[in-house]
Parts: sequence; structure tokens; C-alpha cells
Amino acid sequence: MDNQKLAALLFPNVTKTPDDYENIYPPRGLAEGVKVTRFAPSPTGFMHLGNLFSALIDKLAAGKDGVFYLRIEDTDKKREVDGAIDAALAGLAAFGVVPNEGMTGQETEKGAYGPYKQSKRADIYACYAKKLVEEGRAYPCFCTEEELAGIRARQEAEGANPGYYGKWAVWREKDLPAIEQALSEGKPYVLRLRSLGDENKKIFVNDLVKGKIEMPENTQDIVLLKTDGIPTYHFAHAVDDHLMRTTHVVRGDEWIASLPLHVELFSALGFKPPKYVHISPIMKLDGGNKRKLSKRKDPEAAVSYYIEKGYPAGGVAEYLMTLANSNFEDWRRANKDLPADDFPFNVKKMSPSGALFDEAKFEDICKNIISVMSADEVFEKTGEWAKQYDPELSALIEEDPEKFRNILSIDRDVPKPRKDIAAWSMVKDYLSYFYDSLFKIEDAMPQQLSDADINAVLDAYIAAYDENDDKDTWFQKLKDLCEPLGFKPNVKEYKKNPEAYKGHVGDVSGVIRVATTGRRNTPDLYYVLKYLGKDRVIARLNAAKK
RNA sequence: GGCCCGGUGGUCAAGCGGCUAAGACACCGCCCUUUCACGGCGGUAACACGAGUUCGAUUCUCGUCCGGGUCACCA
Repeated sequence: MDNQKLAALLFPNVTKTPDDYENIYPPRGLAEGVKVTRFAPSPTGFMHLGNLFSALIDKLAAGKDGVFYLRIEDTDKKREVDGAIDAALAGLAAFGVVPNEGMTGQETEKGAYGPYKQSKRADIYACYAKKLVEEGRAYPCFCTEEELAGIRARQEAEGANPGYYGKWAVWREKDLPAIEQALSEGKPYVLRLRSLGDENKKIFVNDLVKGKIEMPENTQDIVLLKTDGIPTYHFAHAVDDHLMRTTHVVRGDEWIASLPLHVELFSALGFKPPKYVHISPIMKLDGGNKRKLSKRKDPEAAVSYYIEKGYPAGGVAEYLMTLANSNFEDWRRANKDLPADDFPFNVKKMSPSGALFDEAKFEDICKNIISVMSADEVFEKTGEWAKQYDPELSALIEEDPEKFRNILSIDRDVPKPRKDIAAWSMVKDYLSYFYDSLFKIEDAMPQQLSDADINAVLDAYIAAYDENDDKDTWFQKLKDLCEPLGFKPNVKEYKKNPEAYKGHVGDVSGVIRVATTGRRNTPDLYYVLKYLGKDRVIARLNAAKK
């Protein structure tokens, strides 16, 4: 078989050689230990939480001195969606993950190692494909889908391993005339790797998170170039990551299965393989079983979900950081104001097992972030969010921005702020009782009190209520109400002898709180009443009587 | 099914042959308190199982079980 002739026949338009590309894309000349990572999504328009996680690891691994670039793997035209690159960029940026090289928009890019979009790299792939053919490491295969299915069926019947390899690889040993014949008939073909692997031998890969991985060598003559001449992921991975001088490949651990293939590909191409960082998927609990977050079943699998729900952008990244390196939490406590970029991230500290997405913990992190925001900031962020995702809330805000801002200011900008809000979408519920259109009774009165007790408190408070009281006066009045009604103004004294009283000042204020807000848990009652306004307070107090 | 990865409290996890087996979230209790919170303190709760190696295994080896992944002209 004349491989040179075959190569020329298959790739008549290739003008460059691998050496040319080596010169065009020389080693980056980075200092020892500086990493080059990449985030390489396919433009499907859907960014999975796992994608974000992976991109975050890329960015962290590259660090401030490294290169972290965005490459688009648009080799599957069927799944491509318009505007997906911009969407991916925006999705990353929303969570503070910004690549410093590669694609910067649908058609724009920066960096000397491009093009960064695989559909623009056809001539490069062709060059290396030609090289493999010349060296006898690749050959055309004219099998139709039906023929492939037939092979699979026979393998199944025989109990043989499925796939295109060895004696099943019908085009592997075809001679040049046969190939020329098929070509002249205009039959479509794919280019396959001629695997030299031996299933009885092992490959070894030292994965940075999984450790030593030992697997049988690849024996499959996998597809390198599809019928349309576009490379498969595997081939593009080898060519691109080599030429773009990627040092660390971060990807989901579902790729571990193709490691033997990738090892053989890099070797066939004469490339030094990158270091691999196979990260575990983010899971969720479903009916008692862990499973990967599913794009189809779980709305929270989409990064857009967190934006739509109005979780603070930093919260998602922060939570993901805790999954990436568990010592991040300690570091964060010690460095409250530092950007997460300063965290000394360590790839090797990543857990090899898949983490369950812990919504409670995630929300706790978000609450902490929002709790230290100023009232103005919360006002602004909520407003922006509502404008896009909650017209009802947005209308309420615009109706009286000052009132809204006042409400948000309660118990905020203080040393020990409340932690009620995890996402902007929760703000409406948080302050719903300030608006008659949203107000409803959600909690019951303190249960040890009779209707008569409740009415007595309500009546006494209505009589004493003066909207102009300052906070001290207001609270003093509240305490003064207690004794005549059988309550103790001082909690501690009440606890010494609880049987002697109907309750303490907390119960009295509890009655007023439930009457006016419908809840047992609200921010500082004095300010709540103040911003509720006299008419509303009186009306609700009266309405609450049994 | 073959191959591969994983298995410490409810969850995320430290651990790297000898520890009363950290910490965080959640939960419970107490304290603080001018209500609600916040905060502080404390508590319940774990090394999947069985062999082996060893003076000694959560830690090393093997097996079992369980969970996950993968076996495409998708990435």
C-alpha cells in the first residue's frame, strides 16, 4: 500500500506541513510551572453548572500568571445554536469567570494561537490527518451506517466487544485500488485511526485529581474525521491542545473512558500529552440515589437558573469554590474581603468523588453575601433583577422607590445584619406584608394565648399606639402594656417563673407582629410599623381581633 | 455485561499506619437580647462489609456490596 499516494489522493489541498504549524504556534515560552488551561464548550446554547464548575477550575488552575483561553468546539453542526458563544461568554462573566485568551464574541477572538473556533481550523486538522495517512496510522472507511449496524449485530450475537477494530475493521486492510474505486464512485467516507493498541497491555495516566489510572490500551479504529471532513472531539482535542500549548486539560470525568484513545492519538501524532484534571460531576439526590445533575430533569442544572432566580453572582462561584477546595471556607473566613482569585487554589486538593449539590449550604453562602450589602446595593440589584424577571415587584418598586428603599434599610448596614435573603427573587416574599396587594396571614398567633388575651393585647396596643413615638418610647409603651395584661416585660424574669404569667414581652410583640405582618418573624418591629404607616397598622390590628 | 472511577456524620469534607476521627451547612439545646434576627457556647451524628499485611488499620492489599461513568461519524 502506497501511503504517500493515498494521502495525496485524500488531501490534495493540504499545503502546509506539521512543521509549519509548529513554527506558527511555537511553545509559549512561559516560565516554568505556568499553566495554560482552556474551557472548550460546544455552542449548544446551554451552559450546565458542571460547565461553569469546569471553567472555574480552569481559571483557578491557570491562576493570575497563566493563560486561560476559550475555545469553541463547534464540530457538531446538528447541535449548534445561534448566539451560543456570546451566551457562553456572558454566562461565564456573570460568575466572574473571564478567559484571557481565545474567543471574545461570536466572531471575534484574541491571542496568537487561533483560530479558537474549531470550524475555522479545517486545514490544520487536514494537515495532521494527512500526516497520519502518510505514516499508515489512518485510513478511509466507506462503511455505511447500515453496515456498521450489521457489524454491531454480529458482534452482539458472538458476544464480542462492540466497535470497529481488528477483524471487524473491514476497511483497515483494503488496498489502494479498492479505495480508489470507492472514491471514484463518490462514496462518502470517514477517516479512521489505525490503532496499534494491544488490549493486553496497559496505559498509565497520572491524573491530577484521580491519581494513577491504569487502563487497557485502545484498540478501536475510531473516527478522526467525519464524513463532512470535520474532526471528532478526540482528534481535535489532540491537535488543538497541542498546538495551543495547553498544559492542563480540565474536563468532566466521563472522559476518563477515552483516555486510552487519547494517549494513542497523542503518541501517533508525536505530541506530548497534557496533564489531565478529571473532575467529578455535581450530583443531586433523586429518590434516595445520587445522580448527575440532568439538563433535562433539573432546572438548577442550567447556569441561567441562578441568574433568573436572582442569586447573587458571587454566591454561585463561592459555593463552587467550596466544592473545589474544601479549605476555601477557612480561607474565606480569614480573608473576608479578598477576591476569590487570591485564594491559593490547589488542583490536587479536589475531591475525587462527586459532590451532591447542597442547596441549603448554597443559600447560606448567598445569604451571607447579601447580608453585608448596603441597603442601596440591595435596592439597586433587586430593582435590576425585578425589571427583567418580576414585573409585579418592579411595579411595586416604581410606585414608591423611597418606601422600598426604607424597608430594605431595616436592620441593614449594621454590625450584625439579618440573613433573610438568598436571592433577589426572595425579596418580594421578604417584604410582601408592606404591600396590601401581597399581604396575607401566614403564621398563627402565639398558641398559648386565648382569643380574649389576643384581643386584650390588640386593644391595649391600639390605645397606646402613637406613630410619632421614637423607638425607645415605643418599646417602653410595649413593656408598659405587659403587666396589666398579665405578661412580664422582662424575658429573664418571666423564665424564672413562667407559670405566673401569660407570656413575656416577646409574646405581646408577637401578637402585634402577627396582626400587622401576618408573620412571627420579621425585622425590627418598630421600623416595620413605621414604614407600614399608621392607617395600615390600625386597620390590620383591628382586623386581627377574634 | 466489559472497562474505569468513587464509598468518613443528613450534606460538603479534613485525615494520609497510632488522633477523644477536625471544620462548615442543616438539626437540637443553652446564653445574649428592647421584640424579630444576628452573634456566642454546647450537643446529636460517620470511617459500607469481609479477609489479609502489621505490634497496630479510616489510612496499605485483595474480595464483596453499593453508587457513578463509559462503551457514537455527541461533546
